[in-house]
Amino acid sequence: MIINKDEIHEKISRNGLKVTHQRMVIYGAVAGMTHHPTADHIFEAIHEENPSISLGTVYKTLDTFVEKGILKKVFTTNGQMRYDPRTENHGHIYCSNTDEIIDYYDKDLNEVIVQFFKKKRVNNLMINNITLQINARKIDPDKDISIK
Amino acid sequence: MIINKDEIHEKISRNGLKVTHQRMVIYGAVAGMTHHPTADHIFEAIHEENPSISLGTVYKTLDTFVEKGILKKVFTTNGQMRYDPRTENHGHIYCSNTDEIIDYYDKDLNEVIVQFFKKKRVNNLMINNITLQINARKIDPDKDISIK
DNA sequence: CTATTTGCAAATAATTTGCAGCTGG
DNA sequence: CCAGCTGCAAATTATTTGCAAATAG
Repeated sequence: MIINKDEIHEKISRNGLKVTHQRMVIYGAVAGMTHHPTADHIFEAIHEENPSISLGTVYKTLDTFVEKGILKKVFTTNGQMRYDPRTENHGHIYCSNTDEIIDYYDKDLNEVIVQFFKKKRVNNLMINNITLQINARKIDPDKDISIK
Repeated sequence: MIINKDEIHEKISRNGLKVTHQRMVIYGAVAGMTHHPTADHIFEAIHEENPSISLGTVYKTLDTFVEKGILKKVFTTNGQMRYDPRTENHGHIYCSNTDEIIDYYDKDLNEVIVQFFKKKRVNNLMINNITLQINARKIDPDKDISIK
């Protein structure tokens, strides 16, 4: 997810937040990582260049971003929170052997699922979105995956 | 998920575990709850009848069950582990306003998804299973939902 | 009998909180 | 200016660990 400083600036201020150095750096780090980092991953990634930004601020900033819809939390099974800079509806591939979480989205499949639920009689429930969760393992952990 | 003592006994011993009172009670509690409890929920549910079973034992037992495949961990976004007695492939409805996690499975829809991936060229990835995650809110939090 | 399991208490890991000082708009 | 942020350190919460005593098979 390539995003430049102006876009980050705009994203933060559009949501009524003050544009601070910390927020710029933290958002930039999350957007630059592909595998959905934890708060600690982000802290480590930015710490060398920005030793004054504290872990507490990373947590608070991530929280604020989630609250404003700038980031989303990722579903996990190990009680560690991970963050996603892609806020549009999309699924995830969980690689059990590498601990990576990889984005996955297919327009056609999504359409099929949406149509499926349109035909259903859904009672007392307002569906917000539906995503896929693909549990898998990489065959060669050092190489990338692809689905075509 | 109604399950009797003999079945629990069998489920535990079949997996090479010793059948203890604690394990019987803990499994029975998880199976009896529909909304995917946390370790603490389980502890509270059993504590009155079984004051000698400690929270530590609940944690260890749940871990052991997950390791043996008797229970599954549920994906969450708040860093709290929740457990699922249904080990077959199925999806979840996350009710944001009630914090409930409700099972959902549709055979036909599952078949469509499986067929979709059969047609794909998947590289360097071995897919284990695919589930749906439905993010939603209950309209009346006190009533049940249904999808027909 | 003996390898496992349990209970207890202490330890750890992840996250949150309180508050004084700083800063963006 | 001053409401909203940040850094720091202490607090909290969920979970794990170590170990001696108990117990299933």
